[in-house]
Amino acid sequence: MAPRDQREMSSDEESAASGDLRRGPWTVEEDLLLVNYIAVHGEGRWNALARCAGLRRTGKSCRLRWLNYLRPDLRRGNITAQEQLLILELHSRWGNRWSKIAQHLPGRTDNEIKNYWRTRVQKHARQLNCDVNSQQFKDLMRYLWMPRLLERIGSGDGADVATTAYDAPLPQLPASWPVDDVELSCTTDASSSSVSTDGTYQQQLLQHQLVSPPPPPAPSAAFGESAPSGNNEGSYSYSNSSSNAAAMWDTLCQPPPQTDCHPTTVAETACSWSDESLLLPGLSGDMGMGLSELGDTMWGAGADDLWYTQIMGL
DNA sequence: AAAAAGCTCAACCGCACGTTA
DNA sequence: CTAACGTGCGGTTGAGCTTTT
Repeated sequence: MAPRDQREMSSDEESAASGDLRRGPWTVEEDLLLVNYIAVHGEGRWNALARCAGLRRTGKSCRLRWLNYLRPDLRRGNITAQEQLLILELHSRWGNRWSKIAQHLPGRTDNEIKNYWRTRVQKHARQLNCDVNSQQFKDLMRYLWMPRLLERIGSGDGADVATTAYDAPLPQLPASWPVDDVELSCTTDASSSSVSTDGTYQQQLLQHQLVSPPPPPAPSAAFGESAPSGNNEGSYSYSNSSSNAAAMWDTLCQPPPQTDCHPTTVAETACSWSDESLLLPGLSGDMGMGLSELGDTMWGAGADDLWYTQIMGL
């Protein structure tokens, strides 16, 4: 038996075993307790935090709730074209290193990126009847998806291009919490934490004066640490500005550390993109369906992937 | 209009690893 | 040095919502 298995139960596990811990969706009241406590004491020491804040939750649960939902610097809304591009590129380099990828997408959580990958990207792979890690699918991303995203970004369309109609660009959340002039339409469904999904939940908490505004960002661990700090494995920078597309191009023009069987860089591919010169190495033949069929099924008819339909002349 | 199928994403789980006492 | 504790990560689940039939 591994030493790990021999250890005694943690306080979390003891409480969980004895059944006095809450699970499932967080309530507004719980969110307030957590937010208030962190505003005053900062984050960390999650087990102790959970106890001291009066939350009948595990430390893990508190940490997750804070990092994935309550943090003031979270960016909400659908994944933009720029973000999609970064995800695709970074995943091709690092695989399922979600937290690492998330470090390069400020305001996005590893959970969010992971969900995006599983629900969107893997779905496409399934529809193509090929493995998401297969060379075929990587080629598809590299020669179809990513160039198109670059095209959109480069045309000034991409930075703010939502992948769907409701994926409008969101204003950057303030670095600190207090919000003076935010108009809110808040539903007060106290039974659920799903008050809104548009990035104003924290603001709504404030608006209802249920939570004390936190102190200004201090050089402590409490706030403002989510921005990627030292980046020793790449040169990505990121902003929501469409003018950043050029910088992203430059970055993506650099050959990845471990190249696939195709030495062509994304940028080269993008530059040579045209309807007529659409060559897709390895994409024909043994796929589950032909490219013409893909237009019908792979990206569907949603605005999300309208580009594909257009490109294929469908 | 209702039922079924599909989709999204918040939350949980187990494990690994780093830190602390 | 070691056991206990705390944290972070990737994988998975399922409730609720949306779309399709």
